[in-house]
Amino acid sequence: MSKRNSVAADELDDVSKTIIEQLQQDGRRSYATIGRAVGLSEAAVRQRVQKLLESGVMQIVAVTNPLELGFPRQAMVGIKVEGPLEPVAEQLEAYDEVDYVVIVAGAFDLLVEVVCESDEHLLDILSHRIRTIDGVTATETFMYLSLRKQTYSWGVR
Amino acid sequence: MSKRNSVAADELDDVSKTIIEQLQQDGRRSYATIGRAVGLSEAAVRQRVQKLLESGVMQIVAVTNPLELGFPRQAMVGIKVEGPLEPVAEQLEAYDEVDYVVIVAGAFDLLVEVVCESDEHLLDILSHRIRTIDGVTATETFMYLSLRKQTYSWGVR
DNA sequence: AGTGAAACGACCGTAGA
DNA sequence: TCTACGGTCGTTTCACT
Repeated sequence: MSKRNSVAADELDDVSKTIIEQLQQDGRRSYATIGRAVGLSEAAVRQRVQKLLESGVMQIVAVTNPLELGFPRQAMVGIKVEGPLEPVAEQLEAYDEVDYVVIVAGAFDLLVEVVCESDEHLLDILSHRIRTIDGVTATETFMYLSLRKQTYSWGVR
Repeated sequence: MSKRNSVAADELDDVSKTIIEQLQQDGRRSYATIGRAVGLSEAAVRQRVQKLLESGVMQIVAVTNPLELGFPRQAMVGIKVEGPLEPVAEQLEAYDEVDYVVIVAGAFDLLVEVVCESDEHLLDILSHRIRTIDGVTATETFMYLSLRKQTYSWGVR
């Protein structure tokens, strides 16, 4: 392999970018259909897609909608920590209700997104699962009122 | 149609949940393969998947990795607003570099995630595109240091 | 990296329990 | 909502460039 780490955006030619765009619209679009759109054979498209998947540039997955699945309460929780951050992050990652964990620089040390069934469920997670973690000194909760935009299409369009 | 709004989680039977799980692992897994796993015909799986897609419970898409695409700077920006929130949200949604916009209750009114190429790029967005929007009174930026967990699999497992 | 061709498997529409 | 089935189309492998 030529590169271990990140692929500069300009290493992707227009053909690969178009392929990604097509799959962002419909992850099951056939290689043959995409091939017609980009002027390449089906096999060529398939090889490019496989590379994009193997290199981690892209993944093709089902994304579910929590609102439609009976998990209507979402919140972002900012967390302040004393001591090392990674052990706290690890414990947060383990919770199913926590779908997003990021270590940040700023007034918080960690941001986590929580998805749950009800206010009681959220309170339980916050109070008994987050605030009891060793090193957590403070939390601040931002209840979601309206999710306005959520894009999975970084950097292409 | 029997229901207009959200589908309770328990309205999805175990078969549909398993189908979703399979597609969360690989969005291109064939209906026939999934059918073998759940003990259903290919056509039955296809019909269920179509329903899940049409009803908005699930989508199958390519998800790209910003780090691998030359967009290594990410930040969450908390925004305080005076006056109505929706017009501000709308303007934020229009920016390509903003991939996530949510109206929240708490110390901020809006949370937006920004994906960009460099610190200069981030500064430009923050200073000239976010802080110039009418009604924005304050922002607070949380630079991403390490994205630790990001799940698209809400509510099933 | 790409093409083309042949065998195979998946997908789609339709009919019917 | 599911199965069954036939026609069509997509995918896979391989030899070649």
